[in-house]
Amino acid sequence: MSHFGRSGPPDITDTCSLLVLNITFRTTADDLFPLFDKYGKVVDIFIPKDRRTGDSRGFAFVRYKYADEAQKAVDRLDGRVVDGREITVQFAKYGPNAERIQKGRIIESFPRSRSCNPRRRHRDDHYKDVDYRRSRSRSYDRYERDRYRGKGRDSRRRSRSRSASPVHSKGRGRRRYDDDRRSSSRSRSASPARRSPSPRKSPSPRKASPPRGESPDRRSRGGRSPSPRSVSPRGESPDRRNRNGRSPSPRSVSP
DNA sequence: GTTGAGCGTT
Repeated sequence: MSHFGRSGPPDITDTCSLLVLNITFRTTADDLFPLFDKYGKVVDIFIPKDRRTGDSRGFAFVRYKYADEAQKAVDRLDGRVVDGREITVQFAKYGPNAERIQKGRIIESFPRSRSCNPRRRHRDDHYKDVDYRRSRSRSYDRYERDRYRGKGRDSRRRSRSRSASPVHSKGRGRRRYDDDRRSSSRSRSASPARRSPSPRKSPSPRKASPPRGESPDRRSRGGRSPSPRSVSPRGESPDRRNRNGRSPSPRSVSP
């Protein structure tokens, strides 16, 4: 157990936050500390955990005291295999308070709003070119892509459970998607496994879903039942009773 | 027991 994250952020005034991705779910701050501390002075290490389960989310935040050291750590630990997994080290884009600031509008329109304060202890004359390249090849690209993607909070959480084709074609995705969707539509329209469309059963949109006030809303909110139509319990099926019972008539059964 | 895009706590 490390004392990191136990007392909250110590001081983010002169610190550089690094984001470590692709780490194993079992990796803890103690495991990353020696690795990152070797390349600079680590002020704090924080690993976000799930509120419900408390498990590691798979990424950690390493706060360095100086940006140059953090840069070196990124260059050195980025791509390093830890616990059998290649980790990705990069500068943190959003700060801990970014949520408040980014509530649909950026209050701080200063470009300085970053998790890293490049404090030039030494001359910048010796800056590497790699820095320049990365600044434009990774940070910028990813930043814009992520921002435009409109990521959902539960999206990634749910995604991780379903290994949905990670990388596919580039331009073919759209076509395939359309095809898939169309197929689904047709399938539904043709009523699979049933040739009787039951025209008489035409469900009226008005009658089919009568506004029950806040009943459905409350159910959806309180519980996690994604299948509201599951109203017929499987344990007590009328069919079963019919088969077992000789007289499905309630009159016969009544004493 | 599992998983794998991403950005954070007192």
